[in-house]
Amino acid sequence: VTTTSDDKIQRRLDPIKVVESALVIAESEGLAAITIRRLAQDHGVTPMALYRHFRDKEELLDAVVEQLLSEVVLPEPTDRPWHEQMRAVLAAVLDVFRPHPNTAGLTLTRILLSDPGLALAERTLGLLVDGAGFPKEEAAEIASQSICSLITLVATEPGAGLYADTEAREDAVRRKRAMLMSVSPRRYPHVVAAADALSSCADRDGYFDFGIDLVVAGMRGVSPA
Amino acid sequence: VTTTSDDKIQRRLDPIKVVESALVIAESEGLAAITIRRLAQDHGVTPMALYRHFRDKEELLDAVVEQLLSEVVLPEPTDRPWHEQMRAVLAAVLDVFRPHPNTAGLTLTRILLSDPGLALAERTLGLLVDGAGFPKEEAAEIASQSICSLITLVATEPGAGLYADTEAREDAVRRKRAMLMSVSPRRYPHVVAAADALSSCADRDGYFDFGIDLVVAGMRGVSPA
DNA sequence: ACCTGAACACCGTTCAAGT
DNA sequence: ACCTGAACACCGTTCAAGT
Repeated sequence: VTTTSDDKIQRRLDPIKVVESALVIAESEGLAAITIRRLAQDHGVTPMALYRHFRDKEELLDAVVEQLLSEVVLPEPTDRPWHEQMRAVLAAVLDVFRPHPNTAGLTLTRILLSDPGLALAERTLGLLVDGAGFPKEEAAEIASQSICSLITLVATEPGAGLYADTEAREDAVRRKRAMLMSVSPRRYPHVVAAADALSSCADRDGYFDFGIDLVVAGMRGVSPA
Repeated sequence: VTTTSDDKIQRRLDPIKVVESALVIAESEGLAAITIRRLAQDHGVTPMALYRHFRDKEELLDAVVEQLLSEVVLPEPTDRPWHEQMRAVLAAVLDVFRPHPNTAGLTLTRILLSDPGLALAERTLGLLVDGAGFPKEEAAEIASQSICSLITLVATEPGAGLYADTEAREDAVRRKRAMLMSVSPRRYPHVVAAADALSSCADRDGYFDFGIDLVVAGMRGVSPA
């Protein structure tokens, strides 16, 4: 008995909706909350029903990453310098990943498994090889290391992660800062001095902009030009 | 009945040995194989015995990371340029992490939780602030992003990860390369061209050296000097 | 202080069966 | 083709009890 209404109980399971709710769950309750059984329940179905659409949990997580990467809107190629275009590509990636600090890490080992990931890799490699003149081996390493850098930037943003509410997050940040301030200033003077920056993030946009600066500066620094 | 021999069955549980075997298990069977119950069994003890030494699994993993970081031998400070010393520090980190691709990722969110991690952060910040002249906020971000970059370099090394034997690993690398070669060369020409570099690692030492080059080049590129 | 035993509330996954 | 039911072999963790 199929229904066209949006009842919670459906005869037909939509794998795309499963993936979408996995994304929502991960950001609101953490990566560990992505569970075959939980997803099945939310979609009014038996856990085993999911196995008709995903070979196993690994494949479901692959699909989550693909969904995320598919939201990246690559900027159109221009005739501006390669490093300016690279900056725009990396910014486009950050735009998508920033709202998903919990799921971002899944991407580290799954970029090349999906079409949108290949498109991102292709574009990055193109700028590095045709634009900057890197040999393809170096371009491959630079491309993956750079994307991974941005991902960890999102995943390790001070004050990111999972908290019940804003107050809980501010509390955790305060605790972390207090911990860093309470460390021996004789042994760790710079850590104490930088306790603020290490525990929170005064300017979030600035944090990510500087992250891109650092990555692009690295590319230019080792470029053959 | 305590025994001084190295029987598997001991009355007294050594938390350090538990952490050490967790490290061994993770590298031989994957991160998911680190299990309270498994560790308890290996040490001839009830699962609940571990809770006398670790508040929960999270704290055990913190200890695993601390154990790993404690093996880092920071090079003595010299009067050479800051970027050369930085290179030496990062190389020292890589020396320790390279044999532990499966556990490396645990470090991403745990560096500042342990003493050896603080020592590493202190040293890195010192070179960036006193050596390169960065303001402490920028130094903090550069330091964490750089360490994270190295960690993901280890964790995502092509051909790294978990395989039954050398043959299984070579098989996986071949499959991955075949997958990348079989992609549309019209849509993804650079990916196809770089399939080799993206799926395996011709020169592992060169791979890691270049990774350090890239990170240090980024630091120098954004440095105020 | 340190460990045990039993139990609770979960997991992913296989297999056979239903429609 | 797609979903269900029951079962298997696991998890982390709490609580009360032992020595």
